[in-house]
Order: sequence, then C-alpha cells, then structure tokens
Amino acid sequence: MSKKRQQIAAAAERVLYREGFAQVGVDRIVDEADVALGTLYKHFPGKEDVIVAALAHREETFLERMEEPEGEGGIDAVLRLFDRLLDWGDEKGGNGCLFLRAAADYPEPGPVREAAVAHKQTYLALIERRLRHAGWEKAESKRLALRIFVLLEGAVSAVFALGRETAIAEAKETARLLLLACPPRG
Amino acid sequence: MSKKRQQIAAAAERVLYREGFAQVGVDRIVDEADVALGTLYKHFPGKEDVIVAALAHREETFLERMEEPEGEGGIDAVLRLFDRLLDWGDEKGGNGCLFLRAAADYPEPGPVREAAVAHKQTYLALIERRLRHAGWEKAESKRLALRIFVLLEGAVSAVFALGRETAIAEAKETARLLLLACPPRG
DNA sequence: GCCAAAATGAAACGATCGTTCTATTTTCTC
DNA sequence: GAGAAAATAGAACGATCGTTTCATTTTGGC
Repeated sequence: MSKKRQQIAAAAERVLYREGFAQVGVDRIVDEADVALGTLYKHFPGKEDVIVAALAHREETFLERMEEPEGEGGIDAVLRLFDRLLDWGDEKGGNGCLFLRAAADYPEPGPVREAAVAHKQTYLALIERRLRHAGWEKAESKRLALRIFVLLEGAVSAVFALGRETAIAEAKETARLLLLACPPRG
Repeated sequence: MSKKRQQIAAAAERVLYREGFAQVGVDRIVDEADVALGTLYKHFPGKEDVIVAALAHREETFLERMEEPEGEGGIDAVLRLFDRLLDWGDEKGGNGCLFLRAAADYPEPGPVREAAVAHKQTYLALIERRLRHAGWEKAESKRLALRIFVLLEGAVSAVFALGRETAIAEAKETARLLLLACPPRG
C-alpha cells in the first residue's frame, strides 16, 4: 500500500466525517491530504473508491481502538466497550456513525453499502466474543450481543441530543443492569 | 398553508428519506410531488427551505404516530413506544433517523440543524411525560427518559444491521428489564 | 548523477444542480 | 363568463463538481 494512498484515505475519513458526504468534494479531500488532484486519480479510479478506502481506514482504526490490551473477565470487560467508545468519540467527534451515514447517502447496492454491512457484522462478532470471553455461554452471548449492540448504537446516536458523556454513561449503566439481570452461567 | 406547499413537503420527506440528501435534487422532489418547478420556487425561497418543511412535516406525522389514543399506566404504557416505532418503521422504511441524517449532512449551524435539535428535545420530553404518567416521579422520569431515549435511538440505528423486528424487539426487552429494575415509587 | 516513476499545479471538459425567466394554460373568485 | 392568481412546461443561466489532460518538477533506486 502506497504512502500517498494511505494519506488520502486518512484525510478523506477525517473530512468526510467532519463535514458530511454531501458537502465534501474531491478538492477538499486533496486539500486535507496535502496532495495533488492527479495523485488522487492515480491511486483511485474515482471518488466512490476513495470513500471505500476511507471506510476501510476507519474500520482499521476502530478495531484497534476497541481491542483490549489485557482483560480480566466478568461484566466489566464488556462494559469497558463503552469506555473505549467514549475515547473514540473524543478523538473523532460526535457526528454519528460514519458507516451508517455512508449507507444512508449511498442507498443503492454497491461497495460503500457492503463496507457498512461488513463493519456492523464485525462489530457484532466482537461484542459476542467479548461476552463469551467474559463467561457467558454461546447462545446467551448471541442474544446479549444483540442488546449490547443496540445500546452501543444508541449511545452513538444519542450523542447528538445528549452530548457525549451523558449518552455513553446512560447507555453503559443500562448495559450494566442488563448484564446483572442476565448473569453468566445462568 | 397552501395545498401545493403541503404536497411538496410530503413528497420531499418521502424521497429525501428514501434516497438520501446527497443524491436528491430539486427535480426529483418536483417529480415526486407532481408539481412544476416554478411552483416549488413560488412556495419556497430555496432547496434548504424545502428540506426544513420536509422535516417539519415528518415531525408532525411522527408525533401523531407516537401519541397514545388511550393509556392504562404502568410499564406497558412506556414499552408501547417501541411498538409505535415498529409501526412507524413499517410505513417509512428503515433508513435511520431522518433528523440525524439531516444534521449530519448540514454540519454548520442553521435551520436544518435547529429542526433536528428541536425534534430530539420534543422526543425526550414525550418519553419523560409518558414515564411520569406511568407512575414514576419527576427526578426518576428524567433519568429513565435518557435511557429509554438511548434504547429507542439504538433501535432505529440497529435496524440497518439487525433488521426492523429484531432491532426493536431487543431494544424493547432491554427497556423492560431496565424498567423492572427501576420500578416507580422506588 | 541518471533515469524512470511518481507527484505537482493548473487548466479545461462535460455533466449536474440550484435557480431564474417566460410564455402558456389552468384554477378560483366575483 | 371575465379577470386575477396560481400552476405548468421548458428553456436557459451560472456555479459547482467529478474527471481528464498536460507540461513541469520532484522523488527514489541502480
């Protein structure tokens, strides 16, 4: 992977998330990337491919961010997902989920939508793995992962109305009640 | 309020929600509204004003849909919000929250963003009122409303990954556990 | 230091989009 | 039914945007 290509993908991720898919043109991306327009078109066939690369870049950094360095098990290992999300939001700002926004702006089937679907499935699998590692059985993990996922998605969406800290804190507390009501090895 | 104006606002709401703010131009709106282009510009100063009217139209129908015809109190009165959301999604499709998408596509301050903020505050107030009517005290209602709000927002967002029925059912079940864990008159 | 490959800056294209304008037709009111 | 107001169809405008091209400069490997 070329250095310039990475630059463009990272810059596109930043500016697309900050200003929205509608208002951002190719010229803004090359400005943010400190790169000539021709360079972008030597690395990408078109704008949509830049967007796909931006989503791939975001998926990568997101998974890095959500990864646990070391984990003692139990409920706290699951609840720490919300803390990671809070850190993630601190860097990236609170403008919702980039993948959902991309899917909304590209309603017809295509690589953008596929990237969004793949991201959500990876996310769900990550939650489920965390639950299993924390002590829940497979069937319980599958069910609980759906609810934790709803709470995490709700936290991100609610940032707009409630602010980052409140939205994530309330989601986390609800998750704690949920997990206490459905303890492992039940 | 003129008949044509209402037509345009309703059509804009439909097509904007279905296809996204980015891909929809004024010509698509007038096609969907069965109205001439000049008529649109005789009723609205510009496209952004059409969008604001579309959001206002959606707010109106949304509040109608969420309103209870008659309500026995208790937990079920609150949980019925999720059923209403399911009905709402059945008509409107599962492309996320139109207000959040509008806010994401119009990042700078302005009437679009204001409409989105106002909608979320109205929504929160509706939830809180429902909780009070169901028996919770004022302080508890305020706190619980935040969490129910997160769950409702999460349900809408999770539709993309989980499908309408699953997303809303899991959110509703989580809400039930939350409300059982924090009963009224605690 | 040389040479190929990559990057740059800038201009220019076709297409699309928001907006305006005009001439004609329909609708509504008295 | 006459006259005013609104709606229509369609053309045309300037601006923006995605994309292509080109001549020039910079970079990196032998």
